[in-house]
Amino acid sequence: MDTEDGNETLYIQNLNEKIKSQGKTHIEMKGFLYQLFSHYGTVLDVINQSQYRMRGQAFVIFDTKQEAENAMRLLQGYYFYGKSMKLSYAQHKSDIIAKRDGVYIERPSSYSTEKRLEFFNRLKLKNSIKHRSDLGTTNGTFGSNNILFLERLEGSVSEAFLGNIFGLYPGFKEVRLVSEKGVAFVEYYDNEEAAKALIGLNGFKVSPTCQLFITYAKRG
DNA sequence: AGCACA
Repeated sequence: MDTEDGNETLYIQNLNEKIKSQGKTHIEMKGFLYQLFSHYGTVLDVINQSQYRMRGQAFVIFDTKQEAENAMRLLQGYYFYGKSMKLSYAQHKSDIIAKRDGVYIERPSSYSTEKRLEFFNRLKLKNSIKHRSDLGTTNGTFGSNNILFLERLEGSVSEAFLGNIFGLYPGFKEVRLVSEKGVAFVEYYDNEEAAKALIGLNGFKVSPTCQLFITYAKRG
């Protein structure tokens, strides 16, 4: 979803998993791939893991999409250590590229399903912010309160999770969840920032069955 | 078949 027109990174399948040699094959393979692909551009890294799920596959990260495109065209089906390589673009940007482009989002180290969901939602959110920013969003005229009121929250929505989402909007101060009631208060440092978060996040799906319903908190 | 990055 984050790459419509190619990718700096190529995803390689059908690599020979057992090259006859002394060392660990995936480490050797990394070097072989590096050498081969370097003929077609600057290779920033080769990722080639040994776990079962990743066997026979690798990622070759080029500096530019053009280089990757070129390499893919010229090496598609290339016979390499007895097997023909299958090349395609990686589905996602590689971390090094994302960092270079200032678009990297910290990846959780332990991959519990909750963390995964959180990470995924952050990505979706990033996209929606990008799209909405074209619409001109707010101009301060409707910053009626610096505290937002969320209701109809599911029990599975945690305070930390809300913090992650609303924290992506500048000016975020804190979130207070009243989980028994399924409501929360999200506070920003000023009205305008709160308004932007409201506009950007109202209706945002936090789970398949729950979307954010946001209004301004009543003034106390 | 299988899309990772510490």
